[in-house]
Amino acid sequence: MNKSHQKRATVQDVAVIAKVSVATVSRALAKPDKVSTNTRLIVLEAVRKTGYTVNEAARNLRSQKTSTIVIFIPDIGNPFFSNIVEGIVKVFTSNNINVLISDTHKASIFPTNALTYFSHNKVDGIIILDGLMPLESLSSTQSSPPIVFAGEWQDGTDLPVVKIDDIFGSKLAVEHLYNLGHRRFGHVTGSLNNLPGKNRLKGFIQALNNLGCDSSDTWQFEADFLLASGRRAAHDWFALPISERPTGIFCAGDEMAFSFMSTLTKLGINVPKDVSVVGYDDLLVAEYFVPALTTIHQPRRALGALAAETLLSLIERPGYTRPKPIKPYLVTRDSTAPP
Amino acid sequence: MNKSHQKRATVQDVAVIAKVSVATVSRALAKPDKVSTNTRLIVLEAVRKTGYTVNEAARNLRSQKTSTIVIFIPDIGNPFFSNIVEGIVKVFTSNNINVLISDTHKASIFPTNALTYFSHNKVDGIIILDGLMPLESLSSTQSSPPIVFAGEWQDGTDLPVVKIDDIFGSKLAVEHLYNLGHRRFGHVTGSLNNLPGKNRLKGFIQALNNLGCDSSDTWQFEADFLLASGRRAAHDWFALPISERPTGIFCAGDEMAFSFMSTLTKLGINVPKDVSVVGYDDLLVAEYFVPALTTIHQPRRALGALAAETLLSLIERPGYTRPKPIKPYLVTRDSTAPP
DNA sequence: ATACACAGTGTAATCGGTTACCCCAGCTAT
DNA sequence: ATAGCTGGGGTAACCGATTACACTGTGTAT
Repeated sequence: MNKSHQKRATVQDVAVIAKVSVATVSRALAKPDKVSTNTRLIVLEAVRKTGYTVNEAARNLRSQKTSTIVIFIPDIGNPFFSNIVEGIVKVFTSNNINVLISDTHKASIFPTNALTYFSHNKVDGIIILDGLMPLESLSSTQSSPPIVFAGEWQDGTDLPVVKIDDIFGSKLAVEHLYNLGHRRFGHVTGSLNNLPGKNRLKGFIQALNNLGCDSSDTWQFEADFLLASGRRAAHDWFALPISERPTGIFCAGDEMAFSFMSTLTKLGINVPKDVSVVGYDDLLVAEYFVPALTTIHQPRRALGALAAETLLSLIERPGYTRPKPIKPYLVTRDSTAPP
Repeated sequence: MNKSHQKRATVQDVAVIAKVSVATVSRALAKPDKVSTNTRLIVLEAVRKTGYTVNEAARNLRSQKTSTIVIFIPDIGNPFFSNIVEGIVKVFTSNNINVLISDTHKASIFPTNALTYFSHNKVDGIIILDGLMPLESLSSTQSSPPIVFAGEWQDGTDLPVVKIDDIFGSKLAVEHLYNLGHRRFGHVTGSLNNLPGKNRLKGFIQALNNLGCDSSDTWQFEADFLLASGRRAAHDWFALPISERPTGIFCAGDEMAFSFMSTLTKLGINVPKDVSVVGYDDLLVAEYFVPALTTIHQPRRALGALAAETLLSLIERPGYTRPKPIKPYLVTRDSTAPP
């Protein structure tokens, strides 16, 4: 007998069954130490009997919070982002907070839609995974819930940023190639209009300088993190005179490393014999690519989790928070070898 | 001057400024044809002046809906699922409905947490991407919002299912191999405790029978969709006497095809010269793998979008809906060749 | 002239928890 | 015996938007 439109039980109903007032029901549930053990048990039994569950809308309205946070994400189909989301979701789920997903890829949602999130009533907090998100929309609002950037961010923002130390990661990549004996280096860049892309390039150059290499003697293949751009970079590399081709290539992203390598393979170039390739991300497939990709591991889930915890603490007590950057590490596989 | 705790404007405030009643404000916003053009303009101007945005909690409480749906997803880090989510999010965003993500991977959220979603107050609808989700939790609830399965599902459920025609897809794969001249076939299965895995196996056998091949003469490498299991299958294949090795392999998932191929490559086997491999999914990397993977394309975003639209129509007017399965198609690349 | 329809607007009830404030019984301190 | 305190629990205001119902004024049909 599944009456699909049976009215849901309310505190009222529970109160009647338990023969107490609604206030007592509410207290028994929310602050058990405020009622006697006896009445609490009676209330709990009445709750069980009625199948009562709280109406979130009513609770939210009264208590002026939402128990919901939103993630702004440029491309949820991208495993890099979705792994971060995974870490975020895990933390909030165990804190009984709902996680909303909002795709910023469709620029259509701006500014109308995003603004309603920033106004202080739809969510208790915001995590932004999109460094390109227009933040001016923010200043136009009087007050907004706490905001945390994760993975990508914007220069000069005061907002808390949870990031991976890209300069350090690039250094690891370059030093690895250097230690293998490489002296001519190349970098397939990420998109240079976001900070991770910029910083990996910066770290690349910085590392070369530290090693006493002439960074002006290196090749930069400008790309944008996407698969197709790695292929283009490969063709550019191939077009160089053999003596000028860099033998140690650092790709700002694993996907570009994949398409870079596969394109070269098709052109008859052998990785790692003819050229060594280091990626950045450590996607799951990296281990199974042909050849298995040497890469910089980014702890994506950890990044998400840290962002979530930062936001959580900001929601509880607003104030200045600046989490430490997370250190990536090198994973050595088969795509790198001495030149 | 950014007073971070300025009180938010309400319909009241707008009403005062516009010198009309709250009812008129509400109507001007929600049903513009119910008020005169003149007053509507006055109200809109007052809204602009006050920066009013609706309080969702209040609206939800009063109108007894939530404008929110939830997606139950086993592993959002998996690109297969996150692409479906992408399609779903797009549809709901343009309908002004929020999308919640709930990770079922952590079994910890059951049954407590999931049940509150099923009770008719937290969300207006549910999309389940996890065929293994315990549905008994459902029957225990008196009433629940509409539910749609997408991609994965359970046998014998009456609930609407949006799926990809796996039997058909497997047939495409096998026929492709057959047409190339292969006569000894192998199948690296998905996990056989969910229906897509089962159906791809079923389709594989069925296709062989249709072609007049003896399906008892084929090899099944039992696996589970994960990268590691493709590697295991490759070792099993390699362990066979050379004359018995199937030359045409159909993998139930791209990731397994990747690890299957890369493991064989390491063992000195050449794909496609020594063995042809067909995948299933058409992940983005498939095109860039070495060799580029011939595979069955699953329209994942379309699947998500269809699921979203099905749910949407179910929310608007409950009733029986059974969307047509989506047809996958073959994408021919470099991992298959005549034996 | 009277009845009736209708468009436009206002008044107030309503959704369901939460919690400030009040009350009461029982106990201690003077 | 009286004042004061405390733990437990009830009453009702409140959060903010929606909407049923009532009302008014204008236009139309009889």
